[in-house]
Amino acid sequence: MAETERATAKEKFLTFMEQKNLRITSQRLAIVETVFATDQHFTAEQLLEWARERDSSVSRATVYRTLPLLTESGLVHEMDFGKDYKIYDPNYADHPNHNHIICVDCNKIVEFESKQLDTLENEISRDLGFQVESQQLRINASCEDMKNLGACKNKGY
Amino acid sequence: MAETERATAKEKFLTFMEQKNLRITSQRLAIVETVFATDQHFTAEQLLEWARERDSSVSRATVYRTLPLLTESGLVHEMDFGKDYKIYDPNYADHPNHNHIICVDCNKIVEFESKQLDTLENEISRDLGFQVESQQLRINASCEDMKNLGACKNKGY
DNA sequence: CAGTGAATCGATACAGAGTCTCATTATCAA
DNA sequence: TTGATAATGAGACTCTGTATCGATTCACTG
Repeated sequence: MAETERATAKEKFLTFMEQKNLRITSQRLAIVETVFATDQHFTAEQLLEWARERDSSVSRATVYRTLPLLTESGLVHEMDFGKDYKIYDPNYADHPNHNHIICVDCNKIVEFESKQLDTLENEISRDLGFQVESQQLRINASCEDMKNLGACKNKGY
Repeated sequence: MAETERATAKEKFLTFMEQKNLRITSQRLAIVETVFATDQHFTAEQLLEWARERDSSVSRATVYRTLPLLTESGLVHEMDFGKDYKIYDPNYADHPNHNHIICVDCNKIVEFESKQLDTLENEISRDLGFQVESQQLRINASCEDMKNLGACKNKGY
């Protein structure tokens, strides 16, 4: 899938850069192409590794400098799962506001959306005197029972 | 409040230690008493500071070594709010499974529980082929509108 | 085509939370 | 009291992420 979606995401980012009068360098291109060439979640260090396969001149500093641009553009979502490092989600533009189930058996991350959940969160917050700005739900769960059905094949993000 | 509850929490921890054949040292005592002397959330570094007021011999290493025991005992809850450090909640035994609203205006953390939410999370997980082990919902919200009502007085955790 | 200045680069030093090592000390059952 | 060993403090170390710096690239002007 996603050949067109991905291409669009890259174009959107280039437009975003143009609007902010930021330069599109070969390193940034390599990083952005890497990000939208995958559906997987990734860490900054993983992105560095992948981007260097495309362009060995990409440095760690540039990766860390480009990631905030990607999140600011709204195309990539930054998450902190309490594992001492941040995880980035390149599917954010297509599925904003989604939540995550993390498998305690195989570390797979499954995304889901729920209107019911959003509504409930808004209700609770309003009752407590708050207005929701953003939310992050992480469910740690076991897929052990589902292994035979193939729900838990992959490792990583 | 909580004089008795707190005392009970400390006793529960001592029992837990005994069951695991772990020694109750003066440093551990100082740390545990510090933890259950407050209702506030705290970081490891804050706990170190407070514990040293009780017993100046408490070291950073011992704090970091004792915190996992406290969480394992179920009396303290470890949270990661994506701020590069973990926050510990000493009220966990009284309110397991609770969630948090963090005020983007004043950083206050408000806890809440919701049976509806728990049920919904379980349903969603089951539909996706998982069995919930634990969950963590963080809502970032604004209390700006509520400030006049005094809902947003404090700073910190 | 130079020349200029801002944006960007890579390398690397630095910061902060948390872990690990190791020689020394303290606990507790016998 | 004693002895096995769990636990300690100090500090080195790791890891993710940030800041600094001089060099380089690029757009623009003349």
